[in-house]
Amino acid sequence: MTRVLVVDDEPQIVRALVINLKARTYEVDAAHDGATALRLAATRHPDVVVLDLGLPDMDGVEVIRGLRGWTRVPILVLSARHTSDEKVEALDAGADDYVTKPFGMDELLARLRAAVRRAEPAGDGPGDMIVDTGEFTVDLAAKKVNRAGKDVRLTPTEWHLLEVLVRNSGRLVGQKQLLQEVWGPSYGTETNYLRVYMAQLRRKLEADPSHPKHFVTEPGMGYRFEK
Amino acid sequence: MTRVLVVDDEPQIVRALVINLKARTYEVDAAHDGATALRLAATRHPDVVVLDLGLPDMDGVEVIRGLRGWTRVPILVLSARHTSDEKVEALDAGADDYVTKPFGMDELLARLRAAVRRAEPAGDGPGDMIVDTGEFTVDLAAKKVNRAGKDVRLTPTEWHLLEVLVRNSGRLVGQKQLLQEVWGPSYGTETNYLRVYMAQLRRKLEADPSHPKHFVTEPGMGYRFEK
DNA sequence: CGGTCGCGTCAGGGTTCCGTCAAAGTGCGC
DNA sequence: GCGCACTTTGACGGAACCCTGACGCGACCG
Repeated sequence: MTRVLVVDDEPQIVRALVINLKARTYEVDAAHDGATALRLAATRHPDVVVLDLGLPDMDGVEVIRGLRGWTRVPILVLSARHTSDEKVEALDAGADDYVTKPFGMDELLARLRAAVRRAEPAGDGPGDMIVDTGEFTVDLAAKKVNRAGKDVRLTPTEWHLLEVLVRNSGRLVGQKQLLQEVWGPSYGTETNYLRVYMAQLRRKLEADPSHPKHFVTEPGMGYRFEK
Repeated sequence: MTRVLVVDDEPQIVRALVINLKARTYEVDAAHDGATALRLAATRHPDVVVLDLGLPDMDGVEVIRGLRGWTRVPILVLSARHTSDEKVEALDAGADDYVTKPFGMDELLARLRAAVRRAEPAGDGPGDMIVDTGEFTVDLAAKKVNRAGKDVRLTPTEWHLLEVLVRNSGRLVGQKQLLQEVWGPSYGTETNYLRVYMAQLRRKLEADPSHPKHFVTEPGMGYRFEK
């Protein structure tokens, strides 16, 4: 299900959005200020953010920057300001779309659908989403891992970590980036998490967990998934 | 360079767009009807399409569908119609953004940048930033070095040093600059670090480490990386 | 010819980083 | 409110890495 994070300090707007979104079977989180928004974005990992620029605690553009520092989640900006400069600034800071208040709910929902659709993975055939190492297969679309004909059971964190690595298959992923993508932007230094969960992934997927062939450690830099 | 396809039947709008886009070093193709637009999109593979919905030969939404049948290129719709239904229809047909005429050029360009930025890192397959010397290859994006078909393992400092040299490929890099970029601004004189790590790079990458062909020493000045 | 300077090489020691395990803390469903 | 699965912490041994000093060599110069 698609998860939406709504950020606005006007309760009636939040209410209207939440009602309309839930009616269309979106999962909705709501925040009324920038700090809460950033925290929720980190913990809940929404598929799209609807962000009002006029927040009580910080400039909306700062929220955009705070998000763009670690995620590419689509950001749809709401604002009462119509000036061109405001729009340009928000868009160049990393926003994906800009809607001025008052807005039509139909239009907003259509723009939301467009933003979500765009962010969906490119490969529409089922074949593209499956990575095969010979020892095990990872189905990114179905969120399933198969080894020796049997499905491997992964915890949410394990899966999230595996997903980031597989999506960057062959590339080195820095430990800071891994931590921030899996645990959130404030977890840039807890490298012990990585050690623990990497060990679990290897125990579940590698033929010889103490001599990993697919989850390679690059000391001091990060980890790399190799087919 | 980014290539833009502009589709509009009003010559003055096309002219204004073409002038503004070219001034910002975009490459621009223009079409004045839907059929031409589809043909140009197929032959020229634009990075983004700016599409007016009011075309003489066919409905703009049909153009969107025609494009979406085979490409995910960002489509930015221009239209004189303000009704919500029109916007929803275009967006749900596959458009990425919808701007109503008259529009501000700054805003349009910002939305264009946003659309292009979003689509850019889509091609994350085998990286493009690969430098090949014949003896070994350096993949800057994946942080990977390959020699004789096997991956070479580099320590963080080794990699960092290599990266600075490769990014200045063919140019002389002063030892002070190297030291400061790799070890930090306060390390301007510890040239022995350079000697040690340069030796390690050569041992790992050069065919004959004592007679380096790619990591050239310029006595008294610095080092140079040569393809 | 002796001295100096810059560079390449090598190996040891201190330090950081990683894998592993176990236990405590947390949240969720029954 | 209890049990279970998952996550978070802490500690420890071992491996990898970075720094350091010493030595040899060749170039250059007095």
